[in-house]
Amino acid sequence: MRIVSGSRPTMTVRTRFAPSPTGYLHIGGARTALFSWLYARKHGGQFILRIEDTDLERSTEESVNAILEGMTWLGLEYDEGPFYQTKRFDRYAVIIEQLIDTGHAYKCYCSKERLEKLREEQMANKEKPRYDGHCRDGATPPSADAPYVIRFRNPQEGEVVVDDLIRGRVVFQNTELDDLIIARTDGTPTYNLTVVVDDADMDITHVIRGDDHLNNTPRQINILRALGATPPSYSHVPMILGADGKRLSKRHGAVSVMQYREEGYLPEALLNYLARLGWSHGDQEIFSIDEMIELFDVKDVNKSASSFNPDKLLWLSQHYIKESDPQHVARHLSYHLGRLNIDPAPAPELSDVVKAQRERAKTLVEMAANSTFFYQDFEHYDDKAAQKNLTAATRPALAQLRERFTALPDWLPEVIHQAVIDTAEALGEKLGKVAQPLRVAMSGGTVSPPIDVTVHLIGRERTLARLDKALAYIDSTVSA
RNA sequence: GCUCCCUUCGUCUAGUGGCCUAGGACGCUGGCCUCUCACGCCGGUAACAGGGGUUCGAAUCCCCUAGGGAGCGCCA
Repeated sequence: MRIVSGSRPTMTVRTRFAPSPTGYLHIGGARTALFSWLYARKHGGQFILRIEDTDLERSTEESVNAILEGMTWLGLEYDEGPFYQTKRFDRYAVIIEQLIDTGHAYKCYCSKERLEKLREEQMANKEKPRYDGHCRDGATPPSADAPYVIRFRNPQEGEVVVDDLIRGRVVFQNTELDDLIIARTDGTPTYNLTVVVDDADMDITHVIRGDDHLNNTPRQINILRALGATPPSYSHVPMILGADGKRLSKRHGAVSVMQYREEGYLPEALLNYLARLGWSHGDQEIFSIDEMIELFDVKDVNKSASSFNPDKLLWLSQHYIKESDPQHVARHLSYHLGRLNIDPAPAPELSDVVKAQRERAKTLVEMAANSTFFYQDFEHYDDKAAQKNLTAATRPALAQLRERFTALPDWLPEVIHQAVIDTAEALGEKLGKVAQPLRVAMSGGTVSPPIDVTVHLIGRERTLARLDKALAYIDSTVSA
Protein backbone atom coordinates (compact mmCIF):
# COMPACT_ATOMS: atom_id res chain seq x y z
CA MET A 1 0.00 0.00 0.00
CA ARG A 2 1.16 3.48 -0.82
CA ILE A 3 -0.12 6.51 0.92
CA VAL A 4 0.60 9.82 -0.66
CA SER A 5 0.00 13.23 0.78
CA GLY A 6 -1.36 15.83 -1.54
CA SER A 7 -3.07 19.16 -1.75
CA ARG A 8 -6.72 19.75 -2.38
CA PRO A 9 -6.68 22.37 -5.13
CA THR A 10 -10.41 22.81 -5.23
CA MET A 11 -10.58 24.04 -1.66
CA THR A 12 -9.66 27.51 -0.56
CA VAL A 13 -6.32 27.64 1.15
CA ARG A 14 -6.42 27.33 4.92
CA THR A 15 -3.19 27.45 6.89
CA ARG A 16 -2.55 27.50 10.60
CA PHE A 17 0.02 28.39 13.18
CA ALA A 18 -0.07 25.98 16.09
CA PRO A 19 2.35 26.92 18.86
CA SER A 20 2.46 25.22 22.21
CA PRO A 21 2.25 27.79 25.01
CA THR A 22 5.38 26.88 26.89
CA GLY A 23 7.21 30.15 26.36
CA TYR A 24 7.21 33.38 24.40
CA LEU A 25 6.81 33.67 20.64
CA HIS A 26 10.29 33.13 19.32
CA ILE A 27 11.93 34.03 16.06
CA GLY A 28 11.59 30.62 14.49
CA GLY A 29 7.93 30.35 15.34
CA ALA A 30 7.34 33.87 14.09
CA ARG A 31 8.83 33.02 10.73
CA THR A 32 6.74 29.89 10.41
CA ALA A 33 3.68 31.93 11.32
CA LEU A 34 4.67 34.57 8.78
CA PHE A 35 5.05 32.02 5.99
CA SER A 36 1.71 30.45 6.84
CA TRP A 37 0.06 33.84 7.01
CA LEU A 38 1.58 34.97 3.73
CA TYR A 39 0.53 31.81 2.00
CA ALA A 40 -3.06 32.17 3.15
CA ARG A 41 -3.18 35.86 2.27
CA LYS A 42 -1.65 35.29 -1.13
CA HIS A 43 -4.28 32.76 -2.03
CA GLY A 44 -7.17 34.62 -0.49
CA GLY A 45 -7.56 31.91 2.10
CA GLN A 46 -7.75 31.79 5.87
CA PHE A 47 -5.09 31.74 8.53
CA ILE A 48 -5.98 29.99 11.75
CA LEU A 49 -4.35 30.23 15.16
CA ARG A 50 -4.45 27.16 17.31
CA ILE A 51 -2.94 26.82 20.75
CA GLU A 52 -1.60 23.32 21.34
CA ASP A 53 -1.87 23.20 25.09
CA THR A 54 -2.42 19.52 25.70
CA ASP A 55 0.68 19.36 27.86
CA LEU A 56 -1.02 20.49 31.04
CA GLU A 57 2.26 20.45 32.92
CA ARG A 58 4.08 22.99 30.82
CA SER A 59 1.43 25.13 29.22
CA THR A 60 0.80 28.48 30.85
CA GLU A 61 -1.60 31.33 30.35
CA GLU A 62 1.29 33.80 30.40
CA SER A 63 2.76 32.02 27.40
CA VAL A 64 -0.52 32.18 25.57
CA ASN A 65 -0.66 35.90 26.20
CA ALA A 66 2.95 36.37 25.16
CA ILE A 67 2.29 34.57 21.89
CA LEU A 68 -0.86 36.56 21.22
CA GLU A 69 0.98 39.77 22.01
CA GLY A 70 3.78 38.84 19.62
CA MET A 71 1.36 38.03 16.82
CA THR A 72 -0.41 41.32 17.33
CA TRP A 73 2.79 43.35 17.33
CA LEU A 74 3.89 41.67 14.11
CA GLY A 75 0.49 42.29 12.58
CA LEU A 76 -0.13 38.63 11.78
CA GLU A 77 -3.85 38.74 12.28
CA TYR A 78 -5.70 35.42 12.19
CA ASP A 79 -9.07 34.79 10.63
CA GLU A 80 -10.11 32.08 13.07
CA GLY A 81 -9.09 31.21 16.58
CA PRO A 82 -7.33 31.11 18.82
CA PHE A 83 -8.59 27.58 19.29
CA TYR A 84 -7.45 25.74 22.37
CA GLN A 85 -6.91 22.01 22.26
CA THR A 86 -7.73 21.66 25.94
CA LYS A 87 -11.26 22.70 25.03
CA ARG A 88 -11.54 19.94 22.50
CA PHE A 89 -10.85 16.91 24.68
CA ASP A 90 -14.35 15.56 24.13
CA ARG A 91 -13.77 15.58 20.42
CA TYR A 92 -10.46 13.74 20.70
CA ALA A 93 -12.08 11.15 22.97
CA VAL A 94 -14.66 10.44 20.29
CA ILE A 95 -11.96 9.98 17.68
CA ILE A 96 -9.91 7.73 19.92
CA GLU A 97 -12.97 5.62 20.55
CA GLN A 98 -13.58 5.49 16.82
CA LEU A 99 -10.03 4.35 16.16
CA ILE A 100 -10.38 1.58 18.73
CA ASP A 101 -13.71 0.48 17.27
CA THR A 102 -12.31 0.32 13.77
CA GLY A 103 -9.27 -1.62 14.91
CA HIS A 104 -6.84 1.21 14.26
CA ALA A 105 -5.95 1.61 17.90
CA TYR A 106 -5.62 -0.61 20.93
CA LYS A 107 -5.11 -0.56 24.65
CA CYS A 108 -1.58 -1.09 25.85
CA TYR A 109 -0.90 -2.15 29.41
CA CYS A 110 2.87 -2.08 29.22
CA SER A 111 4.41 -0.40 32.23
CA LYS A 112 6.77 2.51 31.92
CA GLU A 113 9.39 0.28 33.49
CA ARG A 114 8.99 -2.33 30.78
CA LEU A 115 9.18 0.32 28.09
CA GLU A 116 12.23 1.85 29.62
CA LYS A 117 13.98 -1.49 29.81
CA LEU A 118 13.02 -2.29 26.24
CA ARG A 119 14.46 1.00 25.08
CA GLU A 120 17.71 0.41 26.90
CA GLU A 121 18.11 -3.03 25.36
CA GLN A 122 17.45 -1.73 21.89
CA MET A 123 19.96 1.07 22.34
CA ALA A 124 22.49 -1.43 23.60
CA ASN A 125 21.90 -3.51 20.47
CA LYS A 126 22.36 -0.38 18.34
CA GLU A 127 18.77 -0.55 17.27
CA LYS A 128 16.33 2.25 16.84
CA PRO A 129 14.35 2.44 20.10
CA ARG A 130 10.71 1.72 19.44
CA TYR A 131 7.66 -0.01 20.84
CA ASP A 132 7.76 -3.75 20.20
CA GLY A 133 4.06 -4.27 19.68
CA HIS A 134 3.69 -6.27 22.90
CA CYS A 135 0.00 -5.43 23.31
CA ARG A 136 -0.76 -4.97 19.63
CA ASP A 137 -2.55 -8.26 19.18
CA GLY A 138 -4.80 -8.30 22.18
CA ALA A 139 -3.31 -7.97 25.59
CA THR A 140 -4.90 -9.32 28.70
CA PRO A 141 -5.15 -6.68 31.41
CA PRO A 142 -2.85 -7.49 34.34
CA SER A 143 -5.77 -6.64 36.60
CA ALA A 144 -9.30 -5.39 36.25
CA ASP A 145 -8.38 -1.79 36.94
CA ALA A 146 -4.93 -1.84 35.36
CA PRO A 147 -3.88 1.49 33.83
CA TYR A 148 -3.41 1.58 30.09
CA VAL A 149 -2.60 3.91 27.23
CA ILE A 150 -4.05 3.82 23.74
CA ARG A 151 -1.70 3.16 20.88
CA PHE A 152 -2.25 3.70 17.20
CA ARG A 153 -1.91 0.54 15.18
CA ASN A 154 0.52 1.67 12.52
CA PRO A 155 0.64 -0.30 9.23
CA GLN A 156 3.58 -2.68 9.21
CA GLU A 157 4.06 -2.81 5.50
CA GLY A 158 4.34 -0.37 2.66
CA GLU A 159 5.60 3.15 2.63
CA VAL A 160 4.36 6.63 3.19
CA VAL A 161 5.30 9.29 0.70
CA VAL A 162 5.32 12.91 1.77
CA ASP A 163 5.31 15.26 -1.16
CA ASP A 164 6.73 18.17 0.74
CA LEU A 165 6.42 21.51 -1.03
CA ILE A 166 9.85 22.51 0.22
CA ARG A 167 11.82 19.27 0.51
CA GLY A 168 10.30 17.45 -2.39
CA ARG A 169 9.40 13.78 -2.16
CA VAL A 170 10.35 12.09 1.09
CA VAL A 171 9.67 8.40 1.51
CA PHE A 172 9.31 6.57 4.82
CA GLN A 173 9.01 2.83 5.28
CA ASN A 174 6.22 1.81 7.61
CA THR A 175 8.59 -0.75 9.11
CA GLU A 176 10.50 2.22 10.57
CA LEU A 177 7.44 3.43 12.41
CA ASP A 178 6.13 2.00 15.65
CA ASP A 179 2.79 2.15 17.41
CA LEU A 180 2.72 5.55 19.01
CA ILE A 181 0.69 6.48 22.04
CA ILE A 182 -2.34 8.60 21.21
CA ALA A 183 -3.91 8.68 24.67
CA ARG A 184 -2.07 8.78 27.97
CA THR A 185 -2.87 6.76 31.07
CA ASP A 186 -5.00 9.63 32.30
CA GLY A 187 -6.95 9.56 29.06
CA THR A 188 -5.64 12.82 27.66
CA PRO A 189 -4.70 12.80 23.98
CA THR A 190 -1.15 13.35 22.72
CA TYR A 191 0.23 15.66 20.09
CA ASN A 192 0.24 13.38 17.07
CA LEU A 193 -3.43 12.63 17.58
CA THR A 194 -4.66 16.13 18.33
CA VAL A 195 -2.74 17.75 15.50
CA VAL A 196 -4.23 15.32 13.04
CA VAL A 197 -7.77 15.67 14.33
CA ASP A 198 -7.56 19.43 14.38
CA ASP A 199 -6.00 19.80 10.97
CA ALA A 200 -8.76 17.62 9.58
CA ASP A 201 -11.59 19.26 11.55
CA MET A 202 -10.36 22.72 10.71
CA ASP A 203 -10.01 21.88 7.03
CA ILE A 204 -6.37 22.84 6.96
CA THR A 205 -5.15 22.50 3.37
CA HIS A 206 -1.52 23.46 3.86
CA VAL A 207 0.53 22.61 6.89
CA ILE A 208 3.59 24.85 7.07
CA ARG A 209 5.70 24.07 10.11
CA GLY A 210 9.23 23.56 11.40
CA ASP A 211 11.20 20.71 9.88
CA ASP A 212 11.56 19.09 13.27
CA HIS A 213 8.11 17.73 12.43
CA LEU A 214 9.14 16.08 9.19
CA ASN A 215 9.73 12.75 10.93
CA ASN A 216 6.28 12.91 12.53
CA THR A 217 4.56 13.43 9.23
CA PRO A 218 4.29 9.80 8.07
CA ARG A 219 2.72 8.83 11.40
CA GLN A 220 0.24 11.64 11.09
CA ILE A 221 -0.60 10.69 7.54
CA ASN A 222 -1.26 7.14 8.66
CA ILE A 223 -3.63 8.31 11.37
CA LEU A 224 -5.34 10.60 8.88
CA ARG A 225 -5.87 7.70 6.53
CA ALA A 226 -7.19 5.53 9.34
CA LEU A 227 -9.70 8.29 9.93
CA GLY A 228 -10.60 8.36 6.28
CA ALA A 229 -9.39 11.92 5.92
CA THR A 230 -7.33 13.37 3.10
CA PRO A 231 -3.89 14.51 4.27
CA PRO A 232 -3.12 18.19 3.75
CA SER A 233 -0.14 19.40 1.77
CA TYR A 234 2.99 19.70 3.87
CA SER A 235 5.83 22.22 3.86
CA HIS A 236 8.63 21.81 6.35
CA VAL A 237 10.66 24.95 6.81
CA PRO A 238 14.24 24.61 8.00
CA MET A 239 15.25 25.88 11.38
CA ILE A 240 16.97 29.12 12.25
CA LEU A 241 20.47 28.96 13.68
CA GLY A 242 22.30 31.50 15.78
CA ALA A 243 25.01 33.65 14.21
CA ASP A 244 27.52 30.97 15.21
CA GLY A 245 25.69 28.27 13.32
CA LYS A 246 24.49 26.63 16.51
CA ARG A 247 20.90 26.15 17.46
CA LEU A 248 19.31 29.47 18.36
CA SER A 249 19.14 30.01 22.09
CA LYS A 250 19.00 32.74 24.69
CA ARG A 251 22.73 33.24 24.63
CA HIS A 252 22.45 34.46 21.05
CA GLY A 253 20.66 37.51 22.35
CA ALA A 254 17.09 38.17 21.39
CA VAL A 255 15.05 35.11 20.50
CA SER A 256 11.72 36.44 21.67
CA VAL A 257 9.81 38.53 19.18
CA MET A 258 8.81 41.03 21.84
CA GLN A 259 12.43 41.55 22.74
CA TYR A 260 12.92 43.04 19.30
CA ARG A 261 10.28 45.57 20.11
CA GLU A 262 12.13 46.42 23.31
CA GLU A 263 15.34 46.79 21.34
CA GLY A 264 13.76 49.33 19.05
CA TYR A 265 12.92 47.48 15.85
CA LEU A 266 9.91 48.29 13.72
CA PRO A 267 7.75 45.20 13.14
CA GLU A 268 8.04 45.58 9.37
CA ALA A 269 11.83 45.40 9.65
CA LEU A 270 11.66 42.14 11.56
CA LEU A 271 9.06 40.79 9.15
CA ASN A 272 11.18 41.69 6.13
CA TYR A 273 14.21 40.11 7.74
CA LEU A 274 12.38 36.94 8.66
CA ALA A 275 10.87 36.65 5.20
CA ARG A 276 14.30 36.84 3.60
CA LEU A 277 15.68 34.26 5.98
CA GLY A 278 15.17 31.14 3.94
CA TRP A 279 12.97 32.69 1.31
CA SER A 280 13.97 34.84 -1.62
CA HIS A 281 12.61 36.33 -4.78
CA GLY A 282 15.56 36.88 -7.06
CA ASP A 283 17.85 39.58 -5.78
CA GLN A 284 15.19 41.61 -4.04
CA GLU A 285 15.94 42.49 -0.44
CA ILE A 286 13.22 44.95 0.50
CA PHE A 287 9.65 43.76 0.61
CA SER A 288 6.64 45.66 1.81
CA ILE A 289 3.95 43.50 3.39
CA ASP A 290 1.92 43.71 0.20
CA GLU A 291 4.88 42.68 -1.92
CA MET A 292 5.55 39.72 0.33
CA ILE A 293 1.96 38.60 -0.02
CA GLU A 294 2.12 39.02 -3.76
CA LEU A 295 5.47 37.35 -4.30
CA PHE A 296 5.70 34.74 -1.58
CA ASP A 297 5.58 31.11 -2.51
CA VAL A 298 6.44 28.31 -0.18
CA LYS A 299 8.12 26.57 -3.12
CA ASP A 300 10.77 29.28 -3.05
CA VAL A 301 11.73 28.56 0.54
CA ASN A 302 15.22 27.10 0.92
CA LYS A 303 15.81 23.61 2.18
CA SER A 304 18.77 24.38 4.38
CA ALA A 305 18.90 25.93 7.80
CA SER A 306 19.98 29.55 7.97
CA SER A 307 21.86 31.59 10.53
CA PHE A 308 20.38 34.65 12.08
CA ASN A 309 22.42 37.71 11.12
CA PRO A 310 21.85 40.60 13.54
CA ASP A 311 23.79 43.03 11.34
CA LYS A 312 21.48 42.56 8.43
CA LEU A 313 18.45 43.01 10.64
CA LEU A 314 20.01 46.23 11.84
CA TRP A 315 20.42 47.38 8.26
CA LEU A 316 16.77 46.66 7.55
CA SER A 317 15.82 48.39 10.75
CA GLN A 318 17.57 51.53 9.63
CA HIS A 319 16.04 51.21 6.20
CA TYR A 320 12.51 51.13 7.57
CA ILE A 321 13.18 53.90 10.05
CA LYS A 322 14.48 55.99 7.19
CA GLU A 323 11.85 55.14 4.60
CA SER A 324 8.66 54.70 6.59
CA ASP A 325 6.10 57.42 7.14
CA PRO A 326 7.50 59.67 9.92
CA GLN A 327 4.15 59.65 11.69
CA HIS A 328 4.24 55.89 11.81
CA VAL A 329 7.81 55.85 13.09
CA ALA A 330 6.89 58.53 15.62
CA ARG A 331 4.15 56.36 17.08
CA HIS A 332 6.63 53.56 17.69
CA LEU A 333 9.28 55.98 18.90
CA SER A 334 7.02 57.47 21.53
CA TYR A 335 6.93 54.07 23.22
CA HIS A 336 10.69 54.19 23.63
CA LEU A 337 10.71 57.79 24.75
CA GLY A 338 8.18 56.77 27.34
CA ARG A 339 10.61 54.22 28.64
CA LEU A 340 13.06 57.07 29.14
CA ASN A 341 10.38 58.99 31.03
CA ILE A 342 10.14 61.55 28.30
CA ASP A 343 6.82 62.98 27.28
CA PRO A 344 6.98 63.95 23.61
CA ALA A 345 3.68 65.80 23.80
CA PRO A 346 5.17 69.33 24.02
CA ALA A 347 7.14 70.77 21.15
CA PRO A 348 8.84 69.84 18.95
CA GLU A 349 6.49 67.69 16.91
CA LEU A 350 7.74 64.12 17.24
CA SER A 351 7.46 63.33 13.54
CA ASP A 352 9.73 66.32 12.86
CA VAL A 353 12.26 64.85 15.25
CA VAL A 354 11.96 61.57 13.38
CA LYS A 355 12.65 63.33 10.10
CA ALA A 356 15.71 64.95 11.62
CA GLN A 357 17.01 61.78 13.23
CA ARG A 358 16.04 58.98 10.92
CA GLU A 359 19.26 58.95 8.97
CA ARG A 360 21.34 58.53 12.07
CA ALA A 361 19.63 55.81 14.04
CA LYS A 362 19.62 52.09 13.44
CA THR A 363 17.00 51.43 16.08
CA LEU A 364 14.27 53.37 17.81
CA VAL A 365 16.06 52.86 21.12
CA GLU A 366 19.04 54.65 19.65
CA MET A 367 16.85 57.36 18.20
CA ALA A 368 15.10 57.90 21.52
CA ALA A 369 18.37 58.12 23.40
CA ASN A 370 19.77 60.62 20.90
CA SER A 371 16.65 62.73 20.94
CA THR A 372 16.25 63.44 24.62
CA PHE A 373 17.76 66.92 24.35
CA PHE A 374 14.89 68.00 22.13
CA TYR A 375 12.54 67.54 25.04
CA GLN A 376 14.64 67.87 28.15
CA ASP A 377 17.41 70.17 29.28
CA PHE A 378 20.54 68.15 29.85
CA GLU A 379 22.35 68.23 33.18
CA HIS A 380 25.95 68.08 32.03
CA TYR A 381 28.04 68.58 28.94
CA ASP A 382 29.99 65.69 27.60
CA ASP A 383 33.46 66.26 29.09
CA LYS A 384 35.50 65.98 25.94
CA ALA A 385 32.99 67.89 23.89
CA ALA A 386 32.96 70.78 26.33
CA GLN A 387 36.73 70.84 26.72
CA LYS A 388 37.19 71.20 23.02
CA ASN A 389 34.22 73.33 22.03
CA LEU A 390 33.22 75.45 24.98
CA THR A 391 36.34 77.53 25.44
CA ALA A 392 37.52 81.11 25.46
CA ALA A 393 38.29 80.69 21.78
CA THR A 394 34.74 79.81 20.85
CA ARG A 395 33.06 82.22 23.21
CA PRO A 396 32.87 85.06 20.65
CA ALA A 397 31.10 82.81 18.17
CA LEU A 398 28.52 81.69 20.71
CA ALA A 399 28.00 85.25 21.89
CA GLN A 400 27.49 86.46 18.35
CA LEU A 401 25.11 83.60 17.56
CA ARG A 402 23.06 84.58 20.56
CA GLU A 403 22.81 88.11 19.26
CA ARG A 404 21.90 87.11 15.75
CA PHE A 405 19.39 84.50 16.89
CA THR A 406 17.71 87.03 19.14
CA ALA A 407 17.34 89.39 16.21
CA LEU A 408 16.06 86.89 13.64
CA PRO A 409 12.70 87.89 12.21
CA ASP A 410 11.69 84.27 11.56
CA TRP A 411 12.66 81.08 13.32
CA LEU A 412 13.21 78.90 10.29
CA PRO A 413 16.02 76.47 9.41
CA GLU A 414 17.12 78.51 6.38
CA VAL A 415 17.32 81.71 8.34
CA ILE A 416 19.12 80.01 11.20
CA HIS A 417 21.52 78.44 8.75
CA GLN A 418 22.32 81.83 7.28
CA ALA A 419 22.92 83.27 10.73
CA VAL A 420 25.47 80.56 11.47
CA ILE A 421 27.21 81.21 8.15
CA ASP A 422 27.23 84.95 8.75
CA THR A 423 28.73 84.44 12.18
CA ALA A 424 31.50 82.28 10.77
CA GLU A 425 32.25 84.80 8.06
CA ALA A 426 32.25 87.73 10.45
CA LEU A 427 34.80 85.94 12.62
CA GLY A 428 36.82 84.66 9.69
CA GLU A 429 36.23 81.08 10.78
CA LYS A 430 35.20 77.97 8.91
CA LEU A 431 31.60 76.92 9.40
CA GLY A 432 32.61 73.97 11.54
CA LYS A 433 34.34 76.21 14.05
CA VAL A 434 31.03 77.85 14.78
CA ALA A 435 28.59 74.99 14.22
CA GLN A 436 30.30 72.53 16.49
CA PRO A 437 30.42 74.71 19.62
CA LEU A 438 26.81 75.59 18.93
CA ARG A 439 25.99 71.91 18.69
CA VAL A 440 27.57 71.21 22.04
CA ALA A 441 25.68 74.13 23.55
CA MET A 442 22.43 72.78 22.15
CA SER A 443 22.78 69.06 22.71
CA GLY A 444 25.43 68.72 25.37
CA GLY A 445 27.47 66.54 23.04
CA THR A 446 29.05 66.39 19.61
CA VAL A 447 26.35 64.54 17.74
CA SER A 448 23.10 65.89 16.44
CA PRO A 449 21.19 66.43 13.20
CA PRO A 450 22.34 69.36 11.00
CA ILE A 451 22.77 72.33 13.29
CA ASP A 452 20.12 74.53 11.66
CA VAL A 453 17.55 71.77 11.93
CA THR A 454 18.57 71.08 15.50
CA VAL A 455 18.37 74.70 16.59
CA HIS A 456 15.08 75.14 14.82
CA LEU A 457 13.52 72.14 16.54
CA ILE A 458 14.73 73.20 19.95
CA GLY A 459 13.01 76.53 19.48
CA ARG A 460 14.19 80.08 19.99
CA GLU A 461 13.47 80.36 23.67
CA ARG A 462 15.35 77.23 24.69
CA THR A 463 18.09 77.92 22.18
CA LEU A 464 18.84 81.28 23.75
CA ALA A 465 18.67 79.77 27.22
CA ARG A 466 21.13 77.05 26.28
CA LEU A 467 23.46 79.59 24.71
CA ASP A 468 23.37 81.55 27.94
CA LYS A 469 24.12 78.40 29.83
CA ALA A 470 27.08 77.66 27.56
CA LEU A 471 28.45 81.18 27.90
CA ALA A 472 28.15 80.95 31.67
CA TYR A 473 29.85 77.59 31.61
CA ILE A 474 32.77 79.00 29.63
CA ASP A 475 33.09 81.94 31.97
CA SER A 476 33.10 79.68 35.00
CA THR A 477 35.76 77.35 33.61
CA VAL A 478 37.97 80.11 32.22
CA SER A 479 38.05 82.08 35.44
CA ALA A 480 38.61 78.93 37.47
C1' G B 1 23.13 3.39 16.85
C1' C B 2 18.93 3.61 13.39
C1' U B 3 15.65 6.66 10.12
C1' C B 4 15.04 11.24 7.69
C1' C B 5 16.92 16.00 6.10
C1' C B 6 20.70 19.58 4.64
C1' U B 7 25.70 21.49 2.17
C1' U B 8 27.22 28.47 -3.28
C1' C B 9 31.45 34.40 -0.41
C1' G B 10 32.05 35.24 7.22
C1' U B 11 26.30 35.66 6.93
C1' C B 12 21.44 35.88 3.93
C1' U B 13 20.98 34.41 -0.96
C1' A B 14 20.61 34.35 -7.03
C1' G B 15 21.51 30.31 -9.96
C1' U B 16 17.20 24.65 -12.27
C1' G B 17 23.29 22.00 -18.36
C1' G B 18 26.11 26.62 -22.04
C1' C B 19 24.18 33.91 -20.53
C1' C B 20 29.03 31.87 -14.52
C1' U B 21 36.69 33.93 -15.42
C1' A B 22 29.39 32.52 -10.31
C1' G B 23 25.30 37.82 -9.58
C1' G B 24 22.90 40.73 -5.43
C1' A B 25 22.58 42.05 -0.15
C1' C B 26 24.63 42.52 4.97
C1' G B 27 29.42 42.96 7.11
C1' C B 28 34.39 44.53 6.46
C1' U B 29 37.29 47.92 3.56
C1' G B 30 39.45 52.24 0.00
C1' G B 31 37.57 56.93 -1.85
C1' C B 32 34.01 61.03 -2.62
C1' C B 33 30.46 64.23 -0.09
C1' U B 34 30.45 67.03 4.66
C1' C B 35 28.95 71.91 10.30
C1' U B 36 29.26 66.67 14.07
C1' C B 37 27.29 61.86 13.64
C1' A B 38 25.16 59.79 9.87
C1' C B 39 22.82 59.23 4.90
C1' G B 40 24.16 58.89 -0.02
C1' C B 41 27.43 57.77 -4.18
C1' C B 42 31.74 55.16 -6.54
C1' G B 43 35.25 51.02 -5.89
C1' G B 44 37.44 46.60 -3.36
C1' U B 45 37.35 41.90 -0.47
C1' A B 46 35.31 36.97 -0.44
C1' A B 47 32.04 31.04 -2.16
C1' C B 48 30.05 26.38 -5.80
C1' A B 49 32.45 20.80 1.06
C1' G B 50 35.71 16.68 -1.27
C1' G B 51 36.04 12.71 -4.87
C1' G B 52 34.20 9.98 -8.85
C1' G B 53 30.97 9.68 -12.98
C1' U B 54 27.11 11.30 -17.17
C1' U B 55 27.75 15.12 -21.10
C1' C B 56 30.76 18.48 -26.53
C1' G B 57 29.85 21.25 -21.87
C1' A B 58 28.06 20.84 -14.66
C1' A B 59 27.28 25.17 -9.22
C1' U B 60 23.27 22.90 -11.90
C1' C B 61 22.06 15.45 -13.28
C1' C B 62 23.88 10.52 -10.79
C1' C B 63 27.01 7.89 -7.09
C1' C B 64 30.32 7.83 -2.95
C1' U B 65 32.80 10.27 1.13
C1' A B 66 33.00 14.04 4.71
C1' G B 67 30.60 17.55 7.70
C1' G B 68 26.12 19.57 9.92
C1' G B 69 21.03 18.95 11.70
C1' A B 70 16.38 16.65 13.17
C1' G B 71 13.62 12.57 14.99
C1' C B 72 13.57 7.93 17.66
C1' G B 73 8.84 10.55 24.95
C1' C B 74 2.45 8.73 28.47
C1' C B 75 6.74 16.92 24.95
C1' A B 76 4.81 19.57 21.18
